[in-house]
Amino acid sequence: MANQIQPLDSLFHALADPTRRAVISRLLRGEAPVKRLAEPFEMGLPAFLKHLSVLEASGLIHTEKQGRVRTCRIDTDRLSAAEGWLSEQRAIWQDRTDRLAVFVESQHPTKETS
Amino acid sequence: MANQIQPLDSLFHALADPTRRAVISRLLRGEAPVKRLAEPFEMGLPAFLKHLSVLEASGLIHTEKQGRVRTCRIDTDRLSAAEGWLSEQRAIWQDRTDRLAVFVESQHPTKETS
DNA sequence: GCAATTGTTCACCATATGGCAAACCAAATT
DNA sequence: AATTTGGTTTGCCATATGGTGAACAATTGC
Repeated sequence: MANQIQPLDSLFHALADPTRRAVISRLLRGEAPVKRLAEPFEMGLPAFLKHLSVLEASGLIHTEKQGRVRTCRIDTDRLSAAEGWLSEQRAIWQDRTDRLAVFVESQHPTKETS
Repeated sequence: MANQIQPLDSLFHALADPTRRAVISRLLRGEAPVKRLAEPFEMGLPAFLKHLSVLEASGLIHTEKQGRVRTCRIDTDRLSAAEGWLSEQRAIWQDRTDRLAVFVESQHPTKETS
C-alpha cells in the first residue's frame, strides 16, 4: 500500500529504452551472463554496461559475479511495482467513469437501466 | 497484438518523472487548464509547459486551446499501452515459472501432485 | 482602451544520457 | 608463462533534459 514514489522514477526511466526493455524480456526467460546479453546489440560493451547499471539501479535486475563472468537475473517484484502504479491509476480512472456512468444514467430516466 | 515498440520509449519516459505522474493522476480525475494543473508545483510555467509537451508527445494527454486557456485531458489508451507491455512481460515470466513448476514436480515423484 | 490573466517563446545554464575508443584487470585456457 | 576471454574503467563527445528569467502575444474584464 505504502506508495514509495521515489523508485518509480528510476523504474520507468529504466523502461524507457528499447535496449533495456529487450534485456528485461530476455532475462524473463532465464538468467544470463553479460556477454550473452550484449550479443544481440550493436553497441560496445561499455555502452551496454551502462544500460545494465541503469537496470540494476532501478532494482529491475541484480547481478552477481563469479569468477570472471557476471550473471544477471531479473527481479519481477520491481516489474510488478511499475505495473502496480499503472493499475492504481486505471482504478482511479475507472472509479470516476463508473460514477460518471451512474450519474448519466440517473439523468436519463427514460432509458431502461437494464 | 502488433507491438509498436517505438512509442513505448516516449511513454515510459513520460512516466519517469514525479511531476508528470502527478499531472496524470490529476487528469484522471478530470480535465483541467494549464494554469490550474501547474499550481501545485514550484517551478515556473515554461518548465511546466515542457513537462506538458513531453506528456503530449507521448500521447498520454492531448490539449486544446480555446480563447486564452488551454485545456488538458488524458488519453487512457496510452496508459493501457504501458500497462499492456508490462502485463505481457509478466505473462512471459509466469508461463516460464509455471512450466518450471511442472518440471520440478515431475522430478519429485515422491511428493503428491495433489 | 487599459490592465490583468494565461500562455508562449527565447536565450541561457547545469547536469544527465548514450555512445565511442582505448587502456586495463583478472580469470580461464593452452 | 602466454594468450584469450569477459568484464571494467577512463576520457571524451554530442545531444537531451529540466530548470531559470525576461520578453512577448492574445484574451478577457473593467
